[in-house]
Amino acid sequence: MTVKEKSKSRGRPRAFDRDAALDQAQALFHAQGYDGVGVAALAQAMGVNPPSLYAAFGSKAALFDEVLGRYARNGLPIDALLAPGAEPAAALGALLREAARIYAADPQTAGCMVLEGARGADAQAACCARNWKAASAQRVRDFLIPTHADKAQVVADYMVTVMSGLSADARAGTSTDRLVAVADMAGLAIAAMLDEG
Amino acid sequence: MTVKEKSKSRGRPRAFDRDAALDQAQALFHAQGYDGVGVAALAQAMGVNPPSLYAAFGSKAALFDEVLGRYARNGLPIDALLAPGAEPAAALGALLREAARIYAADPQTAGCMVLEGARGADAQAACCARNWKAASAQRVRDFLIPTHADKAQVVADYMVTVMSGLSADARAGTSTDRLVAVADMAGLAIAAMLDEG
DNA sequence: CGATTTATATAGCGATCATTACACAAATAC
DNA sequence: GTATTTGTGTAATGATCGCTATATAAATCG
Repeated sequence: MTVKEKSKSRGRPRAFDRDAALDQAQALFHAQGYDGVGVAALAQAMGVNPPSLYAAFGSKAALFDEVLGRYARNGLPIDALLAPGAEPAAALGALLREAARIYAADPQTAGCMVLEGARGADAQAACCARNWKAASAQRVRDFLIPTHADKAQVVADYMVTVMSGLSADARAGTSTDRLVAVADMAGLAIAAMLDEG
Repeated sequence: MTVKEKSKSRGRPRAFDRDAALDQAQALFHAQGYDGVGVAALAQAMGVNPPSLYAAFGSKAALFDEVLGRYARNGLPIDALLAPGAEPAAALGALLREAARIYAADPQTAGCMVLEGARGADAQAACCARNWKAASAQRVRDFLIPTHADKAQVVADYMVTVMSGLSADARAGTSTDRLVAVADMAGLAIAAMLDEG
């Protein structure tokens, strides 16, 4: 298995660090949203001219999708919190609480990039984001199937709904404290639905 | 008091129905969002040329703000459901349920125009929408002050959060049934917070 | 050394954005 | 009547949108 076939690159080598450029793009997309940032601003922040951007990433939408992939992988520790065997209500409540903290932690990167991207005006970008959103919802469902199969759907829907609302609030500037209080209150419904019901 | 000082209009009379034009603008804004619709499309749908649009409404943002006012007044029956003296948990639960139904009723006008407008890329439009959003949150707080003053803030925040999430789901195409199920589950947290707590 | 391949920079593509000069039309005021 | 006021239609403003044609620079291959 080739770890990285960099040695066999033929033409002129790339003059910028692809990962670092993605970091800059992610910061800009997260701060201003897909619709709020243009290719010119992206290219400048990435230290690259538009043609190199297109050569390396294909299009603005493709760049966004790649950024979303990184973000979905490193953004929220969903898998850690939703480990098989964890107490469902407690784990989901902790996930909401953690989401609230992360969404409001840095005003420059408020909210969830996936959930915000899923409601943009651009159809292509919104479609990409909704795929990542659906994948996360699926993880919640899978986590619940063993213990609460009949309620996995509605609880997963509820999780996504609350997190989407928390993301919107965070972007509007709601403080961490208020956001966490809402997340904890939202946890009451999970407990009521799973423990009792 | 002058009901309408139309008789004293001096220059050339307006050739279009201002209210009907606002209806068309509202439909377009609701369907595609502030960022998703341009002035050219608005003017065409309103049956008006851009100069007349600007003469009558000032700017795209001002038109949006006026549309939001109409929508906030006629969109959700908040005041009817949150009448003073109503049982708080039941009334707020009913409001969530009603919101879910309305948000998903018509695919052409999915979600809440105020809550969606509050997260657009345009700063001016988002500011207008957030004012209307804050006004609705205030109404929920005022409704709760008499009976649950200490929890009015977090419950009002929670209501806005859930409704914002429901709106996002509705725009993503979630069915009425699933949306109402989520709203009902969200109601469990309200009951837990207000009745017990 | 070419020949080939890939990346870069400059510069500009057509399209669309919100907005507006400008000239003309239609009403009231005197 | 003329003057004034206001709305309408045509056409275009500069700016920005995502994207790319073209030429050149930097690497490997033979």
